[in-house]
Amino acid sequence: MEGSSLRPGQGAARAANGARRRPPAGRRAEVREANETAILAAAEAVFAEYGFHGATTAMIAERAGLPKANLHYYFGTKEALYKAVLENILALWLAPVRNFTDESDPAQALADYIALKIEYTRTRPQASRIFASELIAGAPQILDYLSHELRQVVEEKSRVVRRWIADGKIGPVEPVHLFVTIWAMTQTYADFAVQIAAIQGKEALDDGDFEAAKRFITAMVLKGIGVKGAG
Amino acid sequence: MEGSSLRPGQGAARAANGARRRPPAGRRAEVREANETAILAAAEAVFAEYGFHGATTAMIAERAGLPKANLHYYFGTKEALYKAVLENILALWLAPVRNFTDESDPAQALADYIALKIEYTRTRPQASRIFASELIAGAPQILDYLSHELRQVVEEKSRVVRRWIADGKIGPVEPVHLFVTIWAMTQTYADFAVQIAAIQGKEALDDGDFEAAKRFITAMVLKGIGVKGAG
DNA sequence: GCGAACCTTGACCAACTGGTCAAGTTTTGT
DNA sequence: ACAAAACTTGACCAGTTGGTCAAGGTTCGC
Repeated sequence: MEGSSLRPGQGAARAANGARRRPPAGRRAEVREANETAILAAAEAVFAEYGFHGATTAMIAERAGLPKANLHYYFGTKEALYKAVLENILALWLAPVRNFTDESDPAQALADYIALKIEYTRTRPQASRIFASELIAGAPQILDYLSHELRQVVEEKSRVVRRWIADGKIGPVEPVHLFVTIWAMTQTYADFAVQIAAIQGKEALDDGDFEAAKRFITAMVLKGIGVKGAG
Repeated sequence: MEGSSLRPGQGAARAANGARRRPPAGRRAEVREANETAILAAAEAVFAEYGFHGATTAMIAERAGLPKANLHYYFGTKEALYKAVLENILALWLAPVRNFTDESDPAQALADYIALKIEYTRTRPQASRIFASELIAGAPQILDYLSHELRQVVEEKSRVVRRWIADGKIGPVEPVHLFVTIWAMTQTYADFAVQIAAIQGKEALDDGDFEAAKRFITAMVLKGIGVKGAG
């Protein structure tokens, strides 16, 4: 019963990696990719707005412009679709930390990192919110990822920070808390944007808010952890 | 049809304010208070773990040790119960900002505020998560509160900060961003605790983590915004 | 050209959920 | 003591939702 020739299920898991531009691809593959992309985009929007439980596959399908049965053909279950969305988000989330290397200058590296994080927050607030909801719920889907891949990356980057400290380039701080608070400060402008807007009497944040946030956070962090030759 | 003598509905809205210890109170009132408290506590736990949509009134009732119908008798609808829980949380959330006055010394006031926020985060992580979820969802239930009560408080406290700046007690910073980032940094230790634990190879955060967080945040903020006579 | 694989979709369904209700029990005021 | 008000609760229900399915269309490999 499982060995049938049908091919539903995990389809778009592949769309998560960088394997874009395959060979010309027949019409079939083209349509498949277009549909998967449409569904993933719709799912991101709906999951961000209503949360996993609040979202319905009917909403997502409608937003993607496809029948609900079609969505289930591509992704199987709501949960599988949610996982596919999360995978894309995790890749996005982790990208900025890459240019955080031994050689880099603390002031520059931190400023760049904060700038990238704020940019992520500004351009992909929905992604940020889905990630946040997942964490608040206890990370049922990504706990494994957090305690392995992410943990490893953090440890690696922590070593960079400790080197900076040893070299007297910054004051003595616990690297993990530095990372955690940078994530928190930047992401708050996506996740809790309504609150920040509301207390300013605005309906939504604008580019100026993000620019000011970036400046404020950068200045406070650089000065706060004693980066030499900053602020 | 509405003028019946029954008395279901908004019951516990009152439990939110500080009107504890009423006169001896008959058995009736006693039971009512006990039940409302049990339901609110159960609701807080369940809403925090599953979110508004993921939570069911049956779960909450079971956790409270009461039949579901009884829960609906006291609070009417799931949404009304949720609002009651939120009201309690808002009061908790806002309390720490109170001792933020003109006369206070910046270093002391900020350190105290951060300490209280971290304490809230440590002792009431569920409350923090519910509040966070509500904001991520766009604050459908509390937008009004945010743009009036909270906004007013923030403006009032912003004046205090601007006074400090004018008096040369701290560097020039935008008060709103200062508050927002303090909220973000402290709350992240409740809302995203799984993540912080995971990257450290732990199952959960312990008191030491909160202590370290408090120290780190306090040090970075005080130094970062140039509080005279600090770090 | 043709059969097999793949895709599309309206109709359908079982499970769950918030909420109701009526019948009964307990407490309260007088 | 007794009636009115308040509380309790098992049974019930209508609406919603994730997911299935069968029948029909389209594309692909050869």
